[in-house]
Amino acid sequence: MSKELAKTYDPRGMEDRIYQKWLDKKYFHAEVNSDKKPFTIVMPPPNVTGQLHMGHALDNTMQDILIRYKRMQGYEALWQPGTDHAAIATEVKVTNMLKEQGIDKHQIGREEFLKYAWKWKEEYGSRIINQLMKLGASADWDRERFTMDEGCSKAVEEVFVRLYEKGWIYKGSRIINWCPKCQTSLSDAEVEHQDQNGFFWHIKYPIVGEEGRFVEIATTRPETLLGDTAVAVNPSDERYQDLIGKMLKLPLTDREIPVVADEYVDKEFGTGCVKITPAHDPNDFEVGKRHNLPEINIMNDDATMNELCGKYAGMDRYEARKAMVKDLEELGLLVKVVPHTHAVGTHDRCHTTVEPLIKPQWFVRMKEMAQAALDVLQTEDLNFVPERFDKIYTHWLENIKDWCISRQLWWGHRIPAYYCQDCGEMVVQKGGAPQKCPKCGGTHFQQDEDSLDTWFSSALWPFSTLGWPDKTPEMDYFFPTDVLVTGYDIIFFWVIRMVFSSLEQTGKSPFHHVLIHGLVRDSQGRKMSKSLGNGIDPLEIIDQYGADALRLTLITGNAPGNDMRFYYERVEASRNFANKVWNASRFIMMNLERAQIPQEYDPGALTGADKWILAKVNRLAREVTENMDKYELGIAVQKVYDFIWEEFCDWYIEMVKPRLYSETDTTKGAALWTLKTVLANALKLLHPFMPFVTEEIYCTLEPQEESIMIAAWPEYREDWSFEAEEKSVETIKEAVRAIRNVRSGMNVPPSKKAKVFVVSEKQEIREIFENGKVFFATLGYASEVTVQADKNGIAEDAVSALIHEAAIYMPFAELVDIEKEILRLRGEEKRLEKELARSNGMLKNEKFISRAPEAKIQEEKAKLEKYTQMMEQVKERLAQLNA
RNA sequence: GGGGUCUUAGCUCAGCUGGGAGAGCAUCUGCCUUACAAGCAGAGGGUCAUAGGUUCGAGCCCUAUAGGCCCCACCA
Repeated sequence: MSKELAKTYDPRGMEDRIYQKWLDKKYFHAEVNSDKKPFTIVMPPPNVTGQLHMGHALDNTMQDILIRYKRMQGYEALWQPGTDHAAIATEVKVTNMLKEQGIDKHQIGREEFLKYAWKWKEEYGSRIINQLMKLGASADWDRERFTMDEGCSKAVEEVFVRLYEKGWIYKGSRIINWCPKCQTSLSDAEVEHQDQNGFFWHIKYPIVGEEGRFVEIATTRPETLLGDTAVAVNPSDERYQDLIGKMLKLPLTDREIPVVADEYVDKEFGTGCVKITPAHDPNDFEVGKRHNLPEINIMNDDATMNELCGKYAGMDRYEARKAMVKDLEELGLLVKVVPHTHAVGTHDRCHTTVEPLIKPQWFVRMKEMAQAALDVLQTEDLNFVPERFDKIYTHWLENIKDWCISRQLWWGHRIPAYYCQDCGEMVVQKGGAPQKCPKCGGTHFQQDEDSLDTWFSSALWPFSTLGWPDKTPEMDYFFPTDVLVTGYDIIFFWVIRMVFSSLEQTGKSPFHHVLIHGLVRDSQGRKMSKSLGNGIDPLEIIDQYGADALRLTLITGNAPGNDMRFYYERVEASRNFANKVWNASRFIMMNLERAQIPQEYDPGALTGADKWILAKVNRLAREVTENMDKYELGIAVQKVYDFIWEEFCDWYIEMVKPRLYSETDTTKGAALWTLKTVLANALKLLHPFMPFVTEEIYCTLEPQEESIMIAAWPEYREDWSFEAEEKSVETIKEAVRAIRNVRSGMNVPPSKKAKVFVVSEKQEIREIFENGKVFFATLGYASEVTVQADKNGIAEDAVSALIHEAAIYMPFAELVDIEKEILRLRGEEKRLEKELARSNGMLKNEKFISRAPEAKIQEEKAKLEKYTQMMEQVKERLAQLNA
């Protein structure tokens, strides 16, 4: 570490060097340690395919801030990191990579494909981790996990088998969301509804046996007509009473289908007649079940029409639509086409329109676990920050359907179900295929081809990473975790599933708090996306401005749960702040080098200014701590920022300069001690937010210290509370501002002129101003501040003198805005009157006296006394001011 | 259709339990003052969406209205 700070702040090189030092010193590592209280955050595992984007940067900065804060407070702080195998994302990526090499995944087969996939993971999987390191993330990398590593896979099997044995995992043929492009089933959460412009095709279905009579249906998907097995009307629809039970001729086919009555049909919508296609629509599927209708699948897995479709077989669903509409028109069965927008389900990853299909899939029964997850929110064990996300969580759980967990992918946890090759018996068990079939004794088994939804393993992440299902010291010590930090977009996918999985498997909520943040948008408020090309690469920002500046930008001025916009101007402002801290520190260290400073805190040696800034930094410590504990990171850092720049740099350092430059000033040592002490404290409070620059400065300022990371978080100190000095310096600041205004020839508003009201007991000070031709009314009320000095500096001297002297002789001045003060006091008077009336009333109320608990009565009496006293003070003050 | 959220300075946003209307950027004025021009000292600029209500007092609480955004939802 260099002894001296470089002349200008330059994060380049510095950050990597410091990070390497932290790694070498093992500061990020957390151990089971009975002497300390644990604090645990589990990192949302980024996809192995991922590249660091602004969302990651925000999410991980927030976590890093909390972890660093708690670590400094003396907790054994574990930030458990890892990556997610990201089933579909990775499979698609590897498939495409192979395609580029001319390899088709189906030709090489599952085994071979997985080899490529693992190789890909080994090669690129650590990329995102390295990027997180650039950000300064102090995660315990020694404990890095992967959702498909041995331990996590074991946890997955354990949970699967447990739920299966409980009867909560079942295999069934249901209508599911199918992505024709990715060729896999999807859960409801993976389907996004997008409004699309389409049409309503009104089609006539001839009634059998009644020549010339038709039923007119309206559909948005004419191509599914070939799968129709009924037409439904509402049972109370008078128009169609006589049709119920009759048969219709299904156009373009030679099939006949019945008219059924079902409440599902809305009389008001469309024609009131709905074609029912149980195999290709979730609602129709339900209707079909109720009426025992056959399910006719007319599509292949890639959403082309299958062999049941005659001349349309092989056509894509949209081509078939065109062709069939044309044919219907020629048959005279097409009544009209009406433009219509409707919500269409699309795959959230590839945006292909999903096709509802009936397929055998695996499901998790949700009823009981959802209820447990709802119940836990009523306890203190689970809290959302901000609270409004309670509702989103609750709403989703109340309407949850069984979770489709099987995917037709290779990259993932393969379902531990094995089928006997001889008799077809299914065995679900841990640890691989069974030796012998329990039914027929056969020894040849075939494992289920499907793999699990990637979120199945993510749902176990808070405990699988700590060694579950084994009984590990880590589980005992670090679990449940303290806070989960994530974006609101992932509550359904992940947060809820972690909660119910953990409740079911461990009996505990996986975390006590869920801190929700919003999205990072571009400067125009749009989502950053690859397709728009408006993404800003956090790594480029780090390269240009430093990780500290990026972190500060992401945290400042943003409330939990709210989206934010990202601007380069904001990054620059952050970088400028880092530079400010840098230079203030440089100034302080330059002065420290030239003088002896007292090592100990000697309150007697301190001047008023010293006490003022100490009181300020003391208050700051308390406020920052309070806000950190409320997860108000933006407010916390704003307070540090304001303190350092506006109080410490703009005022205290300026006030103290005359003392530093003087050869004779006896308070110089106190000034140096104060500068150093306040800087050290401010750096500690800033460290969680800007770890690198604070480390660099701190280690130079305190050469005997190893790192700011292991320094103790500043606590509030009673002996650093100097209220009188604080008040006085604030007054001086007002006075100085007024003088500066006058001096610079500014037009000072009358309101401000009238507000300068200085009381001084020190003859010397009065003389300074009078000699400097700055007129101050002492012990009185001045209607204006007059500066008669020429422009060459007498007034400036007076200002310096005022700052300097005032900072020494305390208490000294009081500044009052009379009119506002009077108004305030009158309001206060009224409030007190009301309180007094209330207290008096209660105490005179016999029922209250006889029935209320003694403590309550005492409390009320104390209030009465307090308010009476306050009232006296207010009246006295009002009388003073009015005079 | 249900739910959430927002509307505060030219722009982007803070404003935590009701009492001072704020920050950054932008604009204007004066300064290269030996920590910092990535800076210093100042200034201008807001009926806190609208209309009511509660309160001594409302950006904040209540009701309604208008507009924006988001999420959920099976209307074919």
